[in-house]
Amino acid sequence: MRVNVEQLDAVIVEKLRARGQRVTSQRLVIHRALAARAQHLTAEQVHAAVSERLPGTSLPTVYATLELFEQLGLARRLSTGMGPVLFDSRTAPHAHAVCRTCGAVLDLDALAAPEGALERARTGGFAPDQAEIVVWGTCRDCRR
Amino acid sequence: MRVNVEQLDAVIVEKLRARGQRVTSQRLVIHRALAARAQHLTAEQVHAAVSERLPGTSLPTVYATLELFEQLGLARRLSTGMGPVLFDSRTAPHAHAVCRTCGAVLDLDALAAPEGALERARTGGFAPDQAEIVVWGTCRDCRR
DNA sequence: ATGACTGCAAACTCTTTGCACAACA
DNA sequence: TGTTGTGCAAAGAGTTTGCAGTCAT
Repeated sequence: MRVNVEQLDAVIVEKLRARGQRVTSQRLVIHRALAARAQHLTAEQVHAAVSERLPGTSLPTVYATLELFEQLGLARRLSTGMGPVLFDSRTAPHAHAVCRTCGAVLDLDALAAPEGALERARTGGFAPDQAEIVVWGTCRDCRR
Repeated sequence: MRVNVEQLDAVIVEKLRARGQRVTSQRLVIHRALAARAQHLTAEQVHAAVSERLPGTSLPTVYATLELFEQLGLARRLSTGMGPVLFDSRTAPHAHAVCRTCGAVLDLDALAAPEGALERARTGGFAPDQAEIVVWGTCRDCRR
């Protein structure tokens, strides 16, 4: 089921307006690029994808925009500690499996948030907004 | 219940011998420093602590040794994406809560591994060796 | 018109690498 | 004695910052 560009743009335009922030072509194109490609893109990969549609877009702008998207709830950041940070446009709950050998990231779909951990954090006076599960190990290809 | 230095050293000496690796004063001191302090130390912090006991120890050696410890199961790495990687000497299962504002890391003790995620990963041909839960949010101090 | 956003270049932080010397086994 | 491990210096990757100019509102 493909979401068309108009629907996609409407989502971000609304969120930007709600915060009094400007709708720029860079923001729209970065949002589309993130939604259109496979998950777990590096900032460099987003930049490359965006440059096809909007040449001249700078890497610092990509970084700033991805950070903004994180605040708007349009992207999630995944820092594996193996190379660059990955940006994930999927908002549906899911966990990640990360290969220690090649760094590949595998989605583990539809996994509920770890309620126990959220509960425990609240007890400590912490206000959680998100929980993240990362499974470390070796992927099928690297095991062979 | 304090573990004394002899017991601590015995653990690492055995692990190093088992892999045919050398027992050096740097490795012993770094191990002790990690065990003695609060959890979640940066490589810089480990370096500072180690330098008190063994002046002249270099930062590259600290990095190399911490990586070795991770392989030996003596330390865990926690990459929050907010500043430097943190090293955790605790081997007992626990999750982490990370404050988006100040980067503080709070331990959430005795939380079981997310079995669902491990199971799901295995189904995809992935061989998990560890699961990590990170709760993101705002800590008590930063909320006020 | 005015302030937010962008591009450019440069700086910065954290981590790794290359190489000669030291020291464990 | 033969490597493995260490220290030093330097490089490298990834990300952020400062500033002048542009563009959405």
